[in-house]
Amino acid sequence: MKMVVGVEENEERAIKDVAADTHSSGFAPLKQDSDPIVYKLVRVDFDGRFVPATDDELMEVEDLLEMEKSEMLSIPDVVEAASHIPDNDELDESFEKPDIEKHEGLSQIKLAKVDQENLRPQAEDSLPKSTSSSKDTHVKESANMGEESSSSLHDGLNKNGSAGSRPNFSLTKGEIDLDKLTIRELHETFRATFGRKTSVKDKMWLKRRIAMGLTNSCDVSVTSFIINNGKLLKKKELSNNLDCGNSAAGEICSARNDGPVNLVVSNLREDTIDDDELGNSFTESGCRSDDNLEHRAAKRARKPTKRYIEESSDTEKESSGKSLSPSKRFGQDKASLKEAIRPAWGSYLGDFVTRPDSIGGSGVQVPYVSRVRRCRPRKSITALTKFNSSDVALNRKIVESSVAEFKPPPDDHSRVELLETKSIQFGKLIVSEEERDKRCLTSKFSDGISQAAEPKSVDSVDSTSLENASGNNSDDHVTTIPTVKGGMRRKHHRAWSLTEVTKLVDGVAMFGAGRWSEIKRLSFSSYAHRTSVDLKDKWRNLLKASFANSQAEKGMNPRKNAPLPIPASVLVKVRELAELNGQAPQVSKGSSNNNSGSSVNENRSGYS
DNA sequence: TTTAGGG
DNA sequence: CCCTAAA
Repeated sequence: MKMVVGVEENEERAIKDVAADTHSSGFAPLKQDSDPIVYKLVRVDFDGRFVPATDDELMEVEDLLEMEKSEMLSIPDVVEAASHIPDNDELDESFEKPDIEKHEGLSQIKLAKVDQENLRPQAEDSLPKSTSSSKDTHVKESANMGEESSSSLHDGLNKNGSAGSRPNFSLTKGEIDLDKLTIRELHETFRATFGRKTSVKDKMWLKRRIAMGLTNSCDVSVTSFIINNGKLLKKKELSNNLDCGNSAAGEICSARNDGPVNLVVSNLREDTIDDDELGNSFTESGCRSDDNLEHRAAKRARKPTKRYIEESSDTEKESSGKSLSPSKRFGQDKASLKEAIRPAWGSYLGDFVTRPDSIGGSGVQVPYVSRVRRCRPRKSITALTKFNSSDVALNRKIVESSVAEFKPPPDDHSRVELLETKSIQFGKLIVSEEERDKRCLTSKFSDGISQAAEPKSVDSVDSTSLENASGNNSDDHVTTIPTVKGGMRRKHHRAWSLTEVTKLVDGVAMFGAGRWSEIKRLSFSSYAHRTSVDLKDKWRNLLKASFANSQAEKGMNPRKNAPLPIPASVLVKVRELAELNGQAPQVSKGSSNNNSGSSVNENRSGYS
């Protein structure tokens, strides 16, 4: 942008010169004007912030100057004003220069300044009205202000400047000169500048207006077009500006013109601009505020969100790649991300409550009002949003995950259960598959049992088949319960599928109990969740179950308690392994063994 | 970091 | 499942 600006400036200057030559070579003031034009930088608003003038502005200025010139011919006052304007420009320039500090532009500007200074006497000569002293004073002030503003606003300016956007207002035309003008003169000037009359009688306003007229004009010009008196340069900028400019800018401009309100608007604008980091790219003056806001939001939105890798990975894997990889999603552009997220949240809120219900079909609504602020869900949310309508199955999954994620923090034990139920329902297909797997497994096991000799081989087979199955279906429902309070402990309950159990057993058989990390790595590499600790815990449970089962087997109906009945074969295996590892509970003598033995002879026998 | 155990 | 101590 900067470079461009610089170029533009150069061009403008050239143009100016040309224009000056063409139009009124005779006017010393014009000359100055032309030079000043170079200084595109214009102070924008009251805030004192300066924005680099855009080419358009420059063009406009030139146009104005030309117009003024033409008018001036007829109206001396106007001419004076015009001449003065350049002075102001100079001032502005001085301000801006430091901020902008553009390569070429800067040097040029400096030169121009020098020239102007040299010229000043001439100008003075031609225009006795303006006193050099007053000018200088103003200049100094402005300069000082400019410096201050520049220091504080430097960043913003640069941004803006780089953007080259239209915010530029060119010059505050010489307040000095304007000060001297009468209201009538001001009106004239105003008319000359804006091409329309003004009923405003506030001298200050008029002066300001005129000073900033360029800005307005810019807006206007931008809006409609730039009046190039044969100057094309603007076009580029215009195009940029035009984006929003046409409607918004125009309106704004008109509003401004009407009254003091403008000032406010301008101020707002500046603020926005300053705030906007993105301002560079978007320099549109008119729409800027909106655009900027959006941009800003985008930027802010983009903050990296933490998500639980565990879940995401799990979900992903489980979904068998259907769901997007979390990283991928996050990787999206900020803007896109923002968009996605935002809508997602919005929808999320709305859907959130209803969704689970509908899905669950339970009709029970969980007042999740207190949605967990937990970040975790985002991913799912995104996914949800994204896929929302697309894939039914996918949706199901997503919903599931989302539900899990969203679980409300504190209370809801019931809720959790509910969720689980829901998830289960959702996952019915999965469950069914799982069941199938189980059956298969069971059958195999039974076969194996009948074979009795080598559980291991059986296991491997089973595990393989299961694995495949599991791979596709994966898992079951994942219920996540975040307990926000105090600790955000989230209970992540994932029922162990038979497949997993089998794998675990197999793993233990292979690596031995206690090598959880190994088992985790080798056998559960595909399961993101299920940490080594989980494996350990599960094994413990299995162990317990197996022996307990054997003991109670007689009296208790195994099926009764266990939601997920573990095949006897598995239990046997577990017991066997336990024995091998010396983990077998030695509690009650061998009685337990006996029982188990009855069910599984060989294993038992070995054990006993 | 993993393991083992308690809650 | 979670948490934590111990290695």
